Amino acid sequence: MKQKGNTPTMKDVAQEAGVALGTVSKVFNNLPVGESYRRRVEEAARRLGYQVNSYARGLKTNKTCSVALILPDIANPFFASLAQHICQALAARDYKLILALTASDPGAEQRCIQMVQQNKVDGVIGLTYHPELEVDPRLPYVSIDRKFNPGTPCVSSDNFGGGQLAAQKLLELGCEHLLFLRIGSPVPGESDKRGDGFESYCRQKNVPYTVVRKYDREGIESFRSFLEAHMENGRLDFDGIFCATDFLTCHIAEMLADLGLRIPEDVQLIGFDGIRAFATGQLYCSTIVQPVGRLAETCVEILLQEDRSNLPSLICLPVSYACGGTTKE
Amino acid sequence: MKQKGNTPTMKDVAQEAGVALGTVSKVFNNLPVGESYRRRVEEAARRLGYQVNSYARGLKTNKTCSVALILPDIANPFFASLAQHICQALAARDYKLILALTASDPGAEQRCIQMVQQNKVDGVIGLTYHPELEVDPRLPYVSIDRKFNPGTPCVSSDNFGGGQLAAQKLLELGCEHLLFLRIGSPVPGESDKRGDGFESYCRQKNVPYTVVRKYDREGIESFRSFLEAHMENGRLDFDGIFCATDFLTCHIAEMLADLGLRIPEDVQLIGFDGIRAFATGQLYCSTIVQPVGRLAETCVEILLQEDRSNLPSLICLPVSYACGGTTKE
DNA sequence: CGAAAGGCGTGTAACGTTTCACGCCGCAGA
DNA sequence: TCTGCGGCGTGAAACGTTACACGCCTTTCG
Repeated sequence: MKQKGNTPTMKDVAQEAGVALGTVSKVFNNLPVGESYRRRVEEAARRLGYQVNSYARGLKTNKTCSVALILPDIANPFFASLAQHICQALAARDYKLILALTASDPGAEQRCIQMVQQNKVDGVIGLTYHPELEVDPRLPYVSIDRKFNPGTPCVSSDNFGGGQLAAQKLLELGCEHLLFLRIGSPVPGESDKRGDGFESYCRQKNVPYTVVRKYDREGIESFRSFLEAHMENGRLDFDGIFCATDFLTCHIAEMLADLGLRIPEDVQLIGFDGIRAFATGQLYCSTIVQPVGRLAETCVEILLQEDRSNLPSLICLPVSYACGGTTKE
Repeated sequence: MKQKGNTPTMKDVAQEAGVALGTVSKVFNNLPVGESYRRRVEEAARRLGYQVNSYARGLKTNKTCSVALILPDIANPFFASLAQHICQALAARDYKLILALTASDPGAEQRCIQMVQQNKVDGVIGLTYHPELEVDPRLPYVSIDRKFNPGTPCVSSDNFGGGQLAAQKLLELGCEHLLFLRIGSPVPGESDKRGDGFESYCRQKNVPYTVVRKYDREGIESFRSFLEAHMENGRLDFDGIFCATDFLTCHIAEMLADLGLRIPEDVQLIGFDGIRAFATGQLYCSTIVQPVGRLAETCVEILLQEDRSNLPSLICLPVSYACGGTTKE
């Protein structure tokens, strides 16, 4: 005799409704079934509290309706917001989200890939740094901010355009001595183009500029000595700074304040990302805002596209400027 | 003939290694197998790039090594941090995380429960508001901050103690006219005890206090008129305010500033949660800090406990006070 | 009125694992 | 040398679905 505690299966429903197994299956897959049969099955299912077993279904159909999201972390509000929007976009399509965090560690990234492959996800959205991540080419993959081989689509903000926009804004707001600050992993990604766009605009306008780049995230403090070295009579050699991230901007702003400089009167700062404080919703700084919602929606859309023969290899989404108090406007 | 593109199965590995199917299974489950057999199988698996199909395994064993986390959202940094820690605690145990977001909507919460039941997760960690969520009692469930029936364990911070601590601190810092502000869903949860603790401490010390409670999150602005009504000659009737969340504290602080009051000189504020700004890591306000890491670890530990016969019905984790600039110390 | 066609319920064979009964072989004890 | 036992490899059944071939019954048209 069946255990009382076992969760009911289609077989149980079929027996309860007095129909064949195949009929029950058809009901739950919305295939043509006579109306009276359908009702009988649905009622029997309700009586028994039947729930589809998606593991059995996934095994049979090779479709799991699940997507994995691989992120460095979600303490970073930009990533958190991205995850939030992706989760919603997936839920709207009846997909579920498997979340994997890597702390930017290449080993962890590779383990995540292995995990999701074993879990037969229908696709992966990944924001990774491993230079040569090994992923089964049959697994639909959308990369955020990093180009792999041309076959796997990469979705990113228009970093180049954002860099240009930052330079343009600073110049419009009266800056004459521009500085670009960048920090981050040595792995080349799309976000490098922020600096390229910035430089390109400056060159085009014949405006001199300086670039300082640090590779180790901990070395953020080393910018302090750089700034100190460029102080003269209580004035900084630069009056407009573009930082590659809002994160960096916040730290630089603090350093500048420590040096006795007023923002935005003495120096104007523009960041990149568009992170907002939770409670008040305010920007931490003037910034180039990434369209997080569209980023998320685009990833999901491309990932779940039926026809996977003609995928774009790179999609750039438009960014915008927003004043957050570290510029004059 | 087998399709070239199909992912290899145990059968393929068995054939490649020249052993029986059962032997391959034993190798991957670390059951006793002769050393030479083991090597043959492992090599064959490597050659073929074999990966366990966790759907087949899950179907057979009724164990999926996955846990669902149901949260209102992860834009709230407190939830994000919680999710982050839970994800790590699960990964350390080789479990994967299915993330479901509800926007605090009871309907969405119920749908999430249904989804996770169909996905045969091994357990659920839920932070929900639905007053009578229907969840299969056989499904291991740990609730955060809300008591269901006594059978399902609830993990929360020591809200009562935190409320007491807030009152104690405000009094120690010289406050004489205390106010408690609260906003939130009408569903009773553990976090209601913040106010209880606060009131209890005040009564015990014979200190008069005022309580204002609003139920709708949008009504946060209604506190403004309350504060205005309690202004007299540029001074507020209260000099110490305990807000039920950091979120609320930030908004109240802004309103007070609008009224021309200095913080902490004129009014001192204490919040609850311990949210930190991303870039700088600073607290938004003085606050009672919830032990997010321990909260997460505890949830996972209890959820994955082998022996589920003697589960605690409520676990309170200790909180601490931290100055974040809205108190004198 | 009869035959062909089409709609739909039925039963069964997979999907890729785990698990268990079975049997082989080698070894130890008498 | 013979019996018994234990270790371990083998093959098949089962997990809960889906999908397909099959055949019944009704309908329609000449």
